[in-house]
Formats: sequence, structure tokens, C-alpha cells
Amino acid sequence: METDRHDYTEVLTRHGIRPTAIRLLIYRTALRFHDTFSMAELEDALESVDKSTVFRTLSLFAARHLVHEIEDGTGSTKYCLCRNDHPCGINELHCHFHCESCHKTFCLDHTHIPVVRYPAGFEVRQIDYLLKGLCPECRAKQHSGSER
Amino acid sequence: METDRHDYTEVLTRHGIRPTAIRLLIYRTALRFHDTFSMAELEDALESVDKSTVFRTLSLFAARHLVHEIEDGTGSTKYCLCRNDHPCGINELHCHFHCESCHKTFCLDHTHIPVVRYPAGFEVRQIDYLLKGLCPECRAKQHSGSER
DNA sequence: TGTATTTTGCAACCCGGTTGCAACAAAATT
DNA sequence: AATTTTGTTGCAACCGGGTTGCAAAATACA
Repeated sequence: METDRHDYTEVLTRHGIRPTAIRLLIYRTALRFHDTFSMAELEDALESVDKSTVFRTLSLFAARHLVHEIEDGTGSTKYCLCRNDHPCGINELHCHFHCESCHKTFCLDHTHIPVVRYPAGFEVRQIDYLLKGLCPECRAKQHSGSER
Repeated sequence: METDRHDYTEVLTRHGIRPTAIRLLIYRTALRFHDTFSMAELEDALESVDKSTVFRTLSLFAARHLVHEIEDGTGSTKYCLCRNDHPCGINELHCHFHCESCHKTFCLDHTHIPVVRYPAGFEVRQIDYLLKGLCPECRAKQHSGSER
């Protein structure tokens, strides 16, 4: 839980976001999550920031391609920091994995989304690829249990 | 808007679902949608059935693999009838396309989801592949307009 | 036909997300 | 530096899709 004192002003400005104190704080806090996080989780980690501010900040970050939004089927949007410093092209997107047991959603950073051939006429701007099942931990737990 | 009088009792029973009058009605109504539909759309098409019943019926259908649930990022779950008469394997799933302009979600029935190589330890049970962008109609409209 | 079980409708609720507005802070202007 | 303008934040209220408890109705079963 060490506090990151590095200054990310430049990161925000590069994305066309005004680096207010709260935005920098939110960005620093988001960095602590290595996989995805929800608005609520970020809110908890922040304590003193209002939920509407967190919401608006994440929306802004998403619009400026600083975070990705992920629908993992739980009904609550997840976010993850984009490690690229430019808007991700279709070929740079990575897959996500949602564990149906512990409900964590993982970034498979090294697993790129394969682009399918789709019918003519459609214009694709974004792709989501979501695997669902059991994460390694939950799988181990399950097997060690009643071996069902 | 013709009414389908065919009897789908057998379809439901084959999936382990008791064929009550309402469930048959809901199934027949769902058949009228060629792409995906939301709970609300189905409710409208049904008129006289309560929303909780529609909800519980769709949940049951989904649990019994009679419909697929699709998260298209709008926050409202979409459904589509599964045309297979057995639970779809990982290799039988199809992609979906969500239009960011008209907000319709299409089934790309003939575009199967490519299965990626994922890190060891994960157990995959389900995959969602969602393309987002403009559907052919909206794309045409946009181009014919101010040609921006 | 009477009893047990399941399904349905109604109403109320939950909760993540979203918005209007006033207070506040930062930036631009004089 | 003081003032005006613009953008940001917190608060509270709201919205809407989804979900649940419960009693009534329908269905299965003895």
C-alpha cells in the first residue's frame, strides 16, 4: 500500500486531460490495480472522493483512451489502465478473463484479440473478447476440495 | 407479425423446461426476433406478461442453453435463441456486432469465435466476442449525409 | 377430486450508474 | 492584483434494468 509519489502530470496532459489534483490521485490509485477494477473498488481505495467524481473521471479517462472499459457480464463495468500511450488500434487489444467463482476479471496482456472476418458493410471500431470460467486459484481450490 | 401456431412443447422438454402456456408463448415470441433482443423488447412484444415472469423465463432458458446471453456494453443484457439443440461447445459460438449508432446488436451467425491460446491454469467455459462500430445501414446513412 | 408443488403477477426493492445544481478552483482577462 | 469566465467537484436526488418476497393461480400428482 505504499504511496506512489511519482508525478503523472505529463501522462494526463499527453492525453488531453487537465491534471487536477484529484485526477492525478485517481490515476495513481488506479495504477495500484494490476488487473481490472470497478468504479466501486476505486472509490473504496480513494476514501475521500465522491462517487460522481470518480465516475466522471473514469468516463473522461475512457474517452481519452487512458483506460479501457470492460463488460464482464456482471453488470458492473470494469476498467483497466491502457499501457499504450496512443489510442489502441484493433490489433493491439488484449483479451480478458472473468472468473465465475471469485468474480475477478483479469487482463491477459499478452493474449491479443484475433480479428475475425466479418460480413461486408460493417465498420469495426472496437472489439471485446472475454473468456469466462475458472481462474487458476479457484480451479485449484475446487480440485483440492471434494474432488467432485 | 403473423402468429406462429407451431407447437414447441418438444423443444422445451428436450431442454428440461416444463412447457407451460406462458413459456411456449415466450418462446414463440422470441423466435420472431432474428437478431438479439432485450428483456424490455420481449416484454413489449408480449403485452400481457409480467416483467418478472419474462425475467425468470429468460434466466431459465439461459440456464438450459436455449438462449444465449450477450453483454453488448449498453448495460442491458441481450438474448438470442440458440439454434443448436445441444449446449454449444466453445467452438460453436458465434460473434456479435453492436452498432454504436442505432444500438442494435446483431448475431453474426456464420462468424465463429476464434479460440485464443490463453495462459495455463485457466479453465474456459464460455467466450464472448463482441465487435462494435457501425452497422451497414447506419454507415450508409452517415456517408450519404454531410460526407464528413 | 383433493393435496403438494411449481409458476405467475404484483409490488416493492436494490444498486450501479447518472444528472442538476451550487460551491469551489483554476485560468483568462482587464 | 482584481475580476470575470470557465471548468471541476461534492452532494443529493434520481433513473432504470434487474431482482425478490409473497400471495394467488396453475399444474402435477396421489
